[in-house]
Amino acid sequence: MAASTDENLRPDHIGWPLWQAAFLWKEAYIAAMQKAGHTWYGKAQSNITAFLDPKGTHQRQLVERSGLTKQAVQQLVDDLEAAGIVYRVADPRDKRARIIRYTDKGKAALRDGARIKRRIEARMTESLGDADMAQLRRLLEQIIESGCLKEDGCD
Amino acid sequence: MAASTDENLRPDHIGWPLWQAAFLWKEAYIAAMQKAGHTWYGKAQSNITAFLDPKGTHQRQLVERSGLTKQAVQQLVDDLEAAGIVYRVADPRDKRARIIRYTDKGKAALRDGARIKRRIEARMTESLGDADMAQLRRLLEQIIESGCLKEDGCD
DNA sequence: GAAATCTAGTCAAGAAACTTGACCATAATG
DNA sequence: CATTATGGTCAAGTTTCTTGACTAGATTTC
Repeated sequence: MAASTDENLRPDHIGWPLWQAAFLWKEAYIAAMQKAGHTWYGKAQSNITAFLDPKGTHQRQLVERSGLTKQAVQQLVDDLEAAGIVYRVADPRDKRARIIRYTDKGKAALRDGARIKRRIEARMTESLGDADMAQLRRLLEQIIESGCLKEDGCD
Repeated sequence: MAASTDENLRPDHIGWPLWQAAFLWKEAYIAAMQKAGHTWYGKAQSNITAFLDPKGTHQRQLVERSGLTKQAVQQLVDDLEAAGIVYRVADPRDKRARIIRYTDKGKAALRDGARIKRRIEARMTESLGDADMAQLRRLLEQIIESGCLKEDGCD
């Protein structure tokens, strides 16, 4: 999905700007990551790395957090491992499990990612101002936490 | 991607709640559409139907608006046609082109979709209040139109 | 404490949602 | 009217994710 700037066709429900803004954010972030040399990073990867705990993560946790199947998660982690971003070590507490950890290359990407996110956020703040930015965050969090988008209150 | 309600791991940049809210919105909408009997409607379909003009649309326009390739658009429209949602008629003005129109079934889905979106938005408004809802919309639109997420202001 | 069950992860195959490339008919242009 | 651009199609391949079958180790139960 992309920016359809044209149109008198633009829908009037709030889902549209919401989606549009989120989409642009993600696009900007991925583009900046690529530009920063992290060419392995794409849409699919962002769905996994977002849930990687710097202290180490089980695949199981990634499954819970991402909502993907364990097989999908495994493949994505395999790819990250092949790209040299993470590695897996045996979990001493559970011989079935393995712990996923960032490599040095992965840690560097993580730092770059944080920097890029701050920069994008700074551009947003420049446009909206501090007060509106804080308000936006507050409103979004309220929507998420209120569960008003989760009720299956359908006919 | 799903809701990872857990976590002290939650990132502090605004991209996260933005994405989360947009994701939940879309998920709620698609789930409600399915529940309303429009079982053909899914994530991929939403990327096309969002850009279908009720007055008729060229595939070319869908390509522009969606950002997908013309081949991807064609396949999605093929699917919609097979599902009986749209049909294609020759464009009298341009013998190369065809115009995509909603079938009656498609129009019914469109009406249902509008109703569902209003209902979801109503739930949000119930949670946020009229004033905050209006402001949220204003803020999102400002972000989108300011282009602050489009500048490739990268190193 | 052995049997049944559950859990973490893996392997293989396939479906869904795209992409790139080659192509044709028509339209627009110089 | 020859060239080039446009709207659409056909075919094949890639990426991303899914379902199904399985193994080794943990947990529960009796």
